[in-house]
Amino acid sequence: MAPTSLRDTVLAAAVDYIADNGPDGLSFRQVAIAAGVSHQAPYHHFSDRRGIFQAIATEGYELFTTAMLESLAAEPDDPTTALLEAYVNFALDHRGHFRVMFRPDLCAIADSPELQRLADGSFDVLVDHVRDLLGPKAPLKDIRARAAAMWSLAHGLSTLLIDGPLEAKIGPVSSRRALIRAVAEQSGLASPKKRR
Amino acid sequence: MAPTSLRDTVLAAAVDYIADNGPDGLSFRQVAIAAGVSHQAPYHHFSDRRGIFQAIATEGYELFTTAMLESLAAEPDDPTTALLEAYVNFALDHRGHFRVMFRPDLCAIADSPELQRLADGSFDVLVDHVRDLLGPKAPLKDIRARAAAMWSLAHGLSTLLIDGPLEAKIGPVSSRRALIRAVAEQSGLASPKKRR
DNA sequence: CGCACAAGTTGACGGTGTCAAGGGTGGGGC
DNA sequence: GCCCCACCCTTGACACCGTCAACTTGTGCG
Repeated sequence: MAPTSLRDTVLAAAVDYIADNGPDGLSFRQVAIAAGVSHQAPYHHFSDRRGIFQAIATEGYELFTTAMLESLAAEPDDPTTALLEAYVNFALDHRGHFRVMFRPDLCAIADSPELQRLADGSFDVLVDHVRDLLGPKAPLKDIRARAAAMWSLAHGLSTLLIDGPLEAKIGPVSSRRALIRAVAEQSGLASPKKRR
Repeated sequence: MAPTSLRDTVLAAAVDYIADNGPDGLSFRQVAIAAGVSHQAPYHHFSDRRGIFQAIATEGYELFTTAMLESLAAEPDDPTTALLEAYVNFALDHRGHFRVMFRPDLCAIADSPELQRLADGSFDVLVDHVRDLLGPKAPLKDIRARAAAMWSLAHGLSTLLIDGPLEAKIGPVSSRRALIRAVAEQSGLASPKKRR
């Protein structure tokens, strides 16, 4: 048996369950007995049910930030599309985390300064990119609107792909990458640097 | 007391609760006793907990479709922005319904042909608009990508405004209408017809 | 050794969704 | 007039859930 702690075991099992079934049917007790311990054992590692979700969200925001930063570094030619792709890829590849991160009723971000800081850090990657893109002289109003637009597009595409009926209505998507790039192009948000 | 049926009373109370607290803490029994009946009375009107959510989603998709159609009729000059605005306005003004409509784990759209038909009808309004916009000769691939982009933008903006940290990060929004129009403009999706 | 402390167990409580059975009431057929 | 049935609702029970409290066990340290 791997020397993972009970805390890690419980966390991983919860993330897997959420990725498959959503966060709402998650049973504290079932996770515990699936890990081979009594129904109260996890209480020694998480204050309560919300504590598990906060831990998942914390892990998620860390992964999220590094994924976006790496995408920017890997593809400096078209950073907007790179960010969009990183956002959607993260959501699809880590749905267990993603489904919790944007559910304030579950993880109560505002109640945990640490978690709040991590979440802010993630979104700052996006906002900073927009600031870079529009230049320092752009009016604040435009920066805000552009950031909101980029963020909405990425978040909407992610949630519609995970839970929503997008694929059913739009038709089968042969390649995730192709869909993301086509969407970025159809919206006017892709950075124009690339097409010289 | 109004002569509303128990079914309507329960439904309205559930929608109100969800608008304030989200759908997950909703208690079948509390709704029942709040309506002054026994904890089993609602079972005569809804097969089970899922049945309530399906009824809410049904009501929601009906309202949603008419709201989008009305917006198109009211503002034919810039139909893309009109649709976007109708989408976001519906989400914010009917969060009780909206929060359920896009949660397949709650309402199990695929299990109810009636509900599936209504949901398809809503999204067809959007797809039809894109088809009109790009013209009949546009390649299917472009139509799909444009529809996905519009839908993602509207859906993402809605969910980020309802549950998400958008307002906290972007700053206070003085006017919902102004935000929506600025976002539509910053993305390249607004129809260019308007600016003559 | 004694002891504090962390990790885990067992038991209980109230609340929840759901199944099963029963009650009561109004209207239509004989 | 009476009976029966369909409908709406109630009561009672069950298993499961999150959580509080108390108990047991193992371990490191003075």
